[in-house]
Amino acid sequence: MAVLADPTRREVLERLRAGPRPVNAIAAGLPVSRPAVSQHLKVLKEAGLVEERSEGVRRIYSVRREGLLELRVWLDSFWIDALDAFKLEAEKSYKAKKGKR
Amino acid sequence: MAVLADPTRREVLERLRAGPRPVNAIAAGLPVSRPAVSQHLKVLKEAGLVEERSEGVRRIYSVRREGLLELRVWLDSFWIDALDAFKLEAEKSYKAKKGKR
DNA sequence: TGCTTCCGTAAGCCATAGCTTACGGTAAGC
DNA sequence: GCTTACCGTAAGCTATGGCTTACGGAAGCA
Repeated sequence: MAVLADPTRREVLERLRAGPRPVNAIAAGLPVSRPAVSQHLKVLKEAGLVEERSEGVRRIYSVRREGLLELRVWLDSFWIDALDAFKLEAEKSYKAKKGKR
Repeated sequence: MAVLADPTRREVLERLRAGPRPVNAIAAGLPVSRPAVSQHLKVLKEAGLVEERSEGVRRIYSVRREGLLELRVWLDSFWIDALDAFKLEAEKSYKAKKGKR
């Protein structure tokens, strides 16, 4: 969750969505230096959102589908709980008002 | 998005899901001080995830349904884009392989 | 064997987030 | 009016995250 908090990191992810890319290509155009991107990639990799493959001297990074899905599931449960709780609460207060009348 | 990054803030939100509560009740049991909770509530309020109502000397906070939904929509679009892009990429590489044969 | 490109990592800097303590303001009860 | 329970805000500290520069290792190419 904290992984998605940083805008630069989200931007890196965005660029990766268009397909696998070497670090160079990802960093090009970004307002931060290449090492910074490397560091972000490391975090993303540890979070399981990205995977790395060597191709000669290059490291090709790509989005990791399973990681995305896991995150999706996590977020969804967070959600459903939240909305359900809200619904319950709403009903409760409704009944309370109703009872008062 | 950054709003959900902090664990304490998520915890505050969790407690609020069970229904509206005064600051005191929210802070009770949390490992941080009451003013810290106040500060988190301020952030949550500015993010539109929570709303505040005065009741005598107490401030009752509750989850704001619309805020939750907005966040939901935002997250969903992030998602759909991500998975779609992944799918496209997968198909592309598949066709590439197929073409090579 | 050099030279060059690509990249990860270490070291250090700096801004910011989150926390605490301290204070002040407001409502309720006496 | 005085006190007491709530709570927000200001000030200050500290840890941490993100960045940069600098370095070094690995692979291709002359």
